Amino acid sequence: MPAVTPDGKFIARYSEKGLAGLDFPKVGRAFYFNCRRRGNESQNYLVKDSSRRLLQIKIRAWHRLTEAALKIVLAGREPKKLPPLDLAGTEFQKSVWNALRKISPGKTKSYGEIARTIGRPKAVRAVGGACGANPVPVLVPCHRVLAANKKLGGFSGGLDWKRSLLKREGVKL
DNA sequence: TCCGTATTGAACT
DNA sequence: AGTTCAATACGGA
Repeated sequence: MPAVTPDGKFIARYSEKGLAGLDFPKVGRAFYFNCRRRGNESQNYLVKDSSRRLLQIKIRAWHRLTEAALKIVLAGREPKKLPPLDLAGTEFQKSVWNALRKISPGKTKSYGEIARTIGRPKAVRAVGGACGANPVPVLVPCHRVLAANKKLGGFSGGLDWKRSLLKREGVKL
């Protein structure tokens, strides 16, 4: 589902539990293929169909939250409300992503600090790996993780995005 | 099991 | 201020 922002159309994916993925706008033309499924022909699927309807309704509500939160973070501020997140990953990755969510706008942490806060002080590089695997960038603020020398490190969406997001939050490098 | 990694800190120029 | 290097945990193949 496209989430329209001043920076372009992000693509959001939802599971039955919540927001499961977010992609940066494609450079150049952003194509959106609407994946709406064909309605079912038979009444045999009434139950299934109606629960799916219900899910669609929930997803639309989540999506409004996603789009609103996205705009706020892109403006360098902290969203009051996020949609429920359904982040697929290993326990290690989830604990990293969880730690990321505690970094507020304008603040940064190093890969090493994250490693310490999750109680794995030596898993420094693995933290980098987990950041790169973050399915929901921006809302799970992996851009606020820098290398120990206060230098940029990397970013899955491209370093320009990372620089830009940090600048909007007032972070100086 | 092996390989790459969005690291780190120390020891060197 | 830059370069090299080893130690290192994890995930994917």
